[in-house]
Amino acid sequence: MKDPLENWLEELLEKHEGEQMTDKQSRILRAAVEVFAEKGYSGAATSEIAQRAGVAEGTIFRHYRTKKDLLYSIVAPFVARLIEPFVLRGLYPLIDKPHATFEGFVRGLLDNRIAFAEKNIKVIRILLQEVPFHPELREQFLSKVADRVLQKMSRVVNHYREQGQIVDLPALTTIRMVGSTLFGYLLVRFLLAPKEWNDAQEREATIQFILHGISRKD
Amino acid sequence: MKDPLENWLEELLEKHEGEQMTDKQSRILRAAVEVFAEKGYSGAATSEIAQRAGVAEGTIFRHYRTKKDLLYSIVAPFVARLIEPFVLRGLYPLIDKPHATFEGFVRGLLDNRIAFAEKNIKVIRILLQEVPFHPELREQFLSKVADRVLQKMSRVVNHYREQGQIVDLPALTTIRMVGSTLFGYLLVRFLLAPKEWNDAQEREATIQFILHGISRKD
DNA sequence: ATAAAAAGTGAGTAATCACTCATTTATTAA
DNA sequence: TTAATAAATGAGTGATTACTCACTTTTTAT
Repeated sequence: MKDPLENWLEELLEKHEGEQMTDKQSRILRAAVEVFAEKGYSGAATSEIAQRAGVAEGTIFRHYRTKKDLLYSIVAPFVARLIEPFVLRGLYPLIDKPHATFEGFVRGLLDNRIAFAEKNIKVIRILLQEVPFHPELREQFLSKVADRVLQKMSRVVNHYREQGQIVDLPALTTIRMVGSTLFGYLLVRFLLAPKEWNDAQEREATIQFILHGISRKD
Repeated sequence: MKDPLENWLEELLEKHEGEQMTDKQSRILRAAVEVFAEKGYSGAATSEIAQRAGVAEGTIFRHYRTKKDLLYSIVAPFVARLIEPFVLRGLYPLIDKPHATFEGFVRGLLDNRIAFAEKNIKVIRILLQEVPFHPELREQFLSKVADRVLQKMSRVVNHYREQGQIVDLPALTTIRMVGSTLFGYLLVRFLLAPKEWNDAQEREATIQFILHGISRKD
């Protein structure tokens, strides 16, 4: 793997099943990530995954009972474990020891999410592509992410609201709008990837937009 | 079709090829929209589309040379024609005769996009699902939507900026952030569809967020 | 060194896929 | 009514699919 940022895969490979994993098994996982990301679950053939991994097709089914098992072995840990400890682990410092200012919190959040997106683009892509077609994934995603993250976030947002730093709105509404803005930033930067992109400037504008909106106050 | 809002399909059915369309042909299109939306392109079997349409499988291929042709006959007109005249047609009143205030413009834009999303959820869903796997679609989408819409929008945004109503930022940055917020609103409302949703309140909060951000000015 | 267990193989299988085509049914024109 | 044209059919086709299994190779334990 040339991309040094994709350490999530390494973590997955090491921790998988608690036991160690053979060379071929890890190549299957890497190839599966590639093909699923390129063609989607339905469009991905196990024969192609085997070919790219340089193993016999039967080897895949020695380790994963079905093709769906293979998908889940990639995505489920990402949802259940990477989102839970890894994602939230990154957020805990922000949540448990909140910055004095809401602005500081948002800046930290932005840095944090950028780093996370950089490391995990491929799985995020697979997840976004497959979630519409797999209700189980959607359910797990929503119960893990939505419930846990939203709950934590609500506490943080309420904290700043009680301090009078941010406007008086339901926490979920606030989270939706800050989230939309961050999500839009990440989407444009990583998936649309426009040619002209002054990142420092875009980041600062995003922060200022969240804080003060777009209308001129004079 | 029970849903009276889905008039885009009627328009597609009537205008298709300029010629009139047989009963079976329109039932094929309706069924195809259903199945593509549910299972995605790769996961949708032509046999199932035929079954749901109540026609023989051969009939599908009498009208559409390939399965991909069938997908395009649904999606391409939406991109090329519905986005162009229908989407932009809806925007033209906003663009050509801009409101006196930026706030009025944003309010109009929000109403406009909500109405559009309500009428076209299914195709939007198909488009969002398939765009990652079909470079031609992506290209067409970007060249039609991105280029045309962004160009028009930039003019509007620059207009308000020159009037001093909004902050001094590149038009594309402004559009990204307003767009993110609107997109987030639509996504949460139509795709996540939370149980508790006071729409009037959420709309107003969204407008205020775009205008003034989230920090308290006292 | 040897036996047992685990990992890996690839030809084979039934099911399903998109698509074809000879034939039948419905529509139109005279 | 009849001939010509178009629409619709569904059994059939080869290709591809996910998956199996009898077998070989490699690793581990003694």
